[in-house]
Amino acid sequence: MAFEGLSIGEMAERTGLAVSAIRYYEDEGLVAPWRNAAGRRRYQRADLRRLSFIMVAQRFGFTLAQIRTELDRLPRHRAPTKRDWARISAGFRDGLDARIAQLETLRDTLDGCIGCGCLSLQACKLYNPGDAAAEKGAGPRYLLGDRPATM
Amino acid sequence: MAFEGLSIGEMAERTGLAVSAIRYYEDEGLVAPWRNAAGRRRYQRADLRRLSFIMVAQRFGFTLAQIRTELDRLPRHRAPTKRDWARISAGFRDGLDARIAQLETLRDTLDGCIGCGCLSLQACKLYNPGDAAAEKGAGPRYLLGDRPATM
DNA sequence: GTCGGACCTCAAGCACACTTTAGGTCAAGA
DNA sequence: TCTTGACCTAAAGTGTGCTTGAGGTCCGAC
Repeated sequence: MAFEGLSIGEMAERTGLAVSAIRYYEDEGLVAPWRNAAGRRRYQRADLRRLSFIMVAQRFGFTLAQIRTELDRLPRHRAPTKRDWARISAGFRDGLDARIAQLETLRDTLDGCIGCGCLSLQACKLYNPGDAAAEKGAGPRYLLGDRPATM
Repeated sequence: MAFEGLSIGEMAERTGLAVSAIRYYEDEGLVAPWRNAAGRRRYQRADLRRLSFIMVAQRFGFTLAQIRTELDRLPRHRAPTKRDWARISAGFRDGLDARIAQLETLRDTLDGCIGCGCLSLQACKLYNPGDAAAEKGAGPRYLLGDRPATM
């Protein structure tokens, strides 16, 4: 007997995501359920892992657009294997390492500045990022942490 | 002869901020210029540093609300000294350290998972944050980095 | 047959950090 | 006198990642 697929409600329950969020991910092209005769969404079991991936990737600070890019690299015509996921996770790690390094550089620069209390405009390295946030233009700024522990 | 204060245009030019951003910060209670006879904003020189602080703090991932909290700790009735700024920068550093530590934990957990390629729902530590993003409710999610280098 | 629950769509709302737009004031320079 | 530029206010728009709401379908249980 055939596997009839998981309902959106089951997906929500198993992943902890809200039903609305899962639908939103579909709009954004992150999951692609099929529909049953009644027009209800049906998900493959592999989609559970896709959703999980999204959740984790978000904790790591990636945007949905970036996550979509990663997910698009998964094979379309067969279920992804452990190795597929591992490859993606490794790519992940690189991004994460880069981010940590960036923060550490920032911290070291700050250390150099605490003594002088400068925060002065021309001299201070903190204002001359190099990795110019300026290129970005309008829109929200993606911040560094979820809820900063202390400050 | 008295110091007549800096115009918003001068502030923008010196800090690199947009005029609209500076006005926005005023709405948010981060700077408080006075007005001249014609109703134009006039800024103290010390406000340059306030704005600079905001810019740096944002690079460090703090929200404007958090930055306001820090700025509110500056003395009101005298110009802030080097030491005032240094104290604040140090508080900053603590927050930053916490954030880096958080990311590193996340990375280590990921390392443990890459081998198994698991991303499985019950078992995997990545899904059981502990520091529950779940508490948050609606609203935007603050992400980890500005523009991830690689991924 | 009608009730509840799970699902559907489409549109609007929210938070943050701004920018953009529309419409107006004011002072200096040609 | 007219124009230009810098400034003013208030309101609406932008982008991300959702949620909420309104209004409707579908199916099993009572």
